[in-house]
Amino acid sequence: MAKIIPGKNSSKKDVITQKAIALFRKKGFPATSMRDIAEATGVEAPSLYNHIHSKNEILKDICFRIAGLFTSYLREIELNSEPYLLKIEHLIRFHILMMVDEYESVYISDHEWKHLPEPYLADFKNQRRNYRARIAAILQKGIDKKEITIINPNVGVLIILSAINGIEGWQKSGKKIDAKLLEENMVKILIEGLKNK
Amino acid sequence: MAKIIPGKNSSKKDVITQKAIALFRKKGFPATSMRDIAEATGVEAPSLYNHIHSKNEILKDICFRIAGLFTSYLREIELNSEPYLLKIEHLIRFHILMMVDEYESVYISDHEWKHLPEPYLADFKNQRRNYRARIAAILQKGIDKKEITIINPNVGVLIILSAINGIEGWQKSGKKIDAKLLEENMVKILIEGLKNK
DNA sequence: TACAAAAACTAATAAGTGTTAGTTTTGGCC
DNA sequence: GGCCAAAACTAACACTTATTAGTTTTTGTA
Repeated sequence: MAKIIPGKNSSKKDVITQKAIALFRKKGFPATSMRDIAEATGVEAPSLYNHIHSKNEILKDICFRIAGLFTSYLREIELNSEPYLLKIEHLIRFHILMMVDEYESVYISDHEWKHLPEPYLADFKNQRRNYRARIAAILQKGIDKKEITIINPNVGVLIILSAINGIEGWQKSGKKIDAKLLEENMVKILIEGLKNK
Repeated sequence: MAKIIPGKNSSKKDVITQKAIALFRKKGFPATSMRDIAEATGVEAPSLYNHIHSKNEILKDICFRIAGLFTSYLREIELNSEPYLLKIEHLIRFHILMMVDEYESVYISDHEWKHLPEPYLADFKNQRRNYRARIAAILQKGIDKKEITIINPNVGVLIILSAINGIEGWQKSGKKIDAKLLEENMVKILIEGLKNK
């Protein structure tokens, strides 16, 4: 009889979630079975239900945790008094930081949210729409103040977020492309492209 | 007994593929069942097998058709003698055109290829790697000629492609954001960001 | 060492998966 | 109308799915 061995500051639920995150990222949510998660955890599938309520709940927890982190950073950005282009730069850098530190969770939150069951799906879509509207508002103010080149702010948000989120090779270091290099090039291209000249 | 009614220049296999494309885009490949495709086609699931070999084959056809279109346009770009930054702009505009004209197929080819069975998976990954390397080579030449700002060319490719492919709202017109507006803003930001100043 | 709670197990369920076999219906042509 | 192939159908297979029920084992504590 195998046992789930939790670390110091993590519950057994956390251990299961971590294994699920790796699998959801690699195979996608629908293609990942509870047996897959159980095997990765070193336990039989029904045993997982001593710690979690359902497969859907795992996905929900992942998506909403990430959404919460983004939302609270955005609030900070909104409240400080930097120039608007700098706000955008900081937001870009935060998104990149999230991609480096929490790549798998962010990836799932971005690619697998459509498999959320209602009512979570509606809630998530709402948060997403709201988040983007608030960034667009920052861009609009930057355009008004002539800090940012004249673009459609909604389009600007789309381009910024998709440029960052679409990168599949975000990782701390070592493999392939270094994250820091990626970050500096990303900021250079996007900020230079957004700057009013 | 329902019948699949093909259009003028499309076989019954094409009809099935079109229905599958819409479903794979909306629900993802693993979450789409043959019964889903059958229902959309107005037929029972086993009847599909009179026209296709397998569910996997449908995905394979979608992915490789799109990959072929991109590869042959890239060859044209490589052979002409425009400035390198202009080559990149044309490539960006072609990618955008593909997103507008063939959004669902491109989306699938970009998001669902990991569900391809071997040996197609290895083949596809190879084509993908190759494609990106050839674009990076164009960027490198543009940097050498001082047309393009100094960035890591592999990173440049990543940013360009993820910016374009990540946009979920590409559509001909009418709804939400107009595709032409999106294209011009995209080109403005990316080309301005890439330009050597 | 005894007891209770936590967490593992096995067995089973009902529904859904892609696909095959065998049969019936359909549509076009003589 | 009769014939044939194309393409539909129903029934079924062999698995896999998430999840529940009921039971046994493990663990921590008194």
